[in-house]
Amino acid sequence: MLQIQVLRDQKERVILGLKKKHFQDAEVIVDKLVALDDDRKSIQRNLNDIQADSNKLAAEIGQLIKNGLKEEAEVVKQKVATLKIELKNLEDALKQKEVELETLLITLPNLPHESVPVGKTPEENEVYKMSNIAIPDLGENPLPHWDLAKKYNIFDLELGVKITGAGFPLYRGKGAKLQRALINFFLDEAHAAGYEEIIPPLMVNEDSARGTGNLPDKEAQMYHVTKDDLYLIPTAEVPITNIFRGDILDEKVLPIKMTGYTPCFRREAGSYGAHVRGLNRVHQFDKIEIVQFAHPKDSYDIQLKMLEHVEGILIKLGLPYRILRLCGGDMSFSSALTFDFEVFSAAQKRWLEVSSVSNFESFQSNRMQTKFRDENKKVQLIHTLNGSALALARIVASIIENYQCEEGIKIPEVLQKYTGFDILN
RNA sequence: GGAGAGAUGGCAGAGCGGUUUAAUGCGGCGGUCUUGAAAACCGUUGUACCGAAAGGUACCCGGGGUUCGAAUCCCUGUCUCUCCGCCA
Repeated sequence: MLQIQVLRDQKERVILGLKKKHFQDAEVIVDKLVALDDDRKSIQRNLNDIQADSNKLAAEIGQLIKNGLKEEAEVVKQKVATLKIELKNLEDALKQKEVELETLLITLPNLPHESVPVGKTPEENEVYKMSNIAIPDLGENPLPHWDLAKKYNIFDLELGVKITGAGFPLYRGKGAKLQRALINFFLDEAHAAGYEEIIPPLMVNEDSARGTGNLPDKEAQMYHVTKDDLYLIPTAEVPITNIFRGDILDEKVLPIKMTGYTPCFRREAGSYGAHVRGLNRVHQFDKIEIVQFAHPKDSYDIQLKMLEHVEGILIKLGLPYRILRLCGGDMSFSSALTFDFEVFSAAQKRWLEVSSVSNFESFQSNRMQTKFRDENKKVQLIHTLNGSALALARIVASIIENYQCEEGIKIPEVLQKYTGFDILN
């Protein structure tokens, strides 16, 4: 959520930013918000004054009663009674105004960083970097990963359908082992980069979902356990980022770096077609997430370091990748700057998104009220960042496609100590 | 799931209708003393909002209520602890 003060102080910048994100009627809504805030202030001023009067009179009554002046006290009580009616009205008006303000403010997306390219669709994303890893030559008829899965019994989507439903893959045998190898490899990489490992809850309450912006914006994306009013996490970002919800941190502890492996659950309502085939888009997948809580002055440097971290993993896995800087129209609601990593899945001949590294600046921390005390002892909002390092299902898809050969599927060297085998067949 | 107890400032812990703008201790910060440090002593130490400032208002788990006045009384929700039951 944006801060109302920013709308007041930097109106032009806000409107331009909203437009870059293709937010409709930016001027009108910003004006309306400022007007609502003006109303709020004036009501509050009024309310505070009357409360002050009322408090004084109450103290007076206390004194009068203490001194045995009962009749005089009664007179003052009458005065307070009229104030009380007014107070009640003002309190209601204030609350209503605050709700109105927040309901509208929460609909505003984060402002894009100045480096965000103008554009509306994924085609307008900027290719920030292309890897120099060669796309493998797979010969005549390379198999897509769903066919390889059948051939080598790596995972089974039909069984997933039987047990649960579409989009819940079941990994087996060496496929399951490969999955586990990747999880351990990614966690070890994150640990080596200084991230503390977290095993968070896989369900979160409403406050947490709201804190990271998954509610109300992306409610349809999450599985909701209505009986207990909990949400299955769509990413470890949600529980991990919420660790510091409502806290004021010491500047000295920044940046805080955390990583976590979790399964991720996404409803992906309305998805269909060839591009969601196999592991390309599923309802449950494994992901290792890296999260940082940063001083505002450092957050963009930190984002670049996170990019390097993800890049390093892809290089070790030998997967051809490219990094995109997302345009205003393709970025997520809460992000100020997002880089996507895509790997080339050589049999499908498609780029698959396997990581998204975002800087949210203070957009999440404003909702979560996560702050830090700066060198002048002033309290200010922290910056939050996160990225996938990495998302499993699609990495598996591209590994098995890109490493297929006559004898089976070669295992990238860095993974062999985790899998315990060098070929999957 | 059953029974009981509880939720107060960074922590510990008092307060149970009117100098509480929350005692006291610990911790933090600043200072005195000291070559330096420790100890001792003195001061200071929450957040949000309104206000140019002075200052004001709100917040003692959340929500509602009683009262001129609520941390304190009532209702309700949530959570925690203890005991019992069940259980990986």
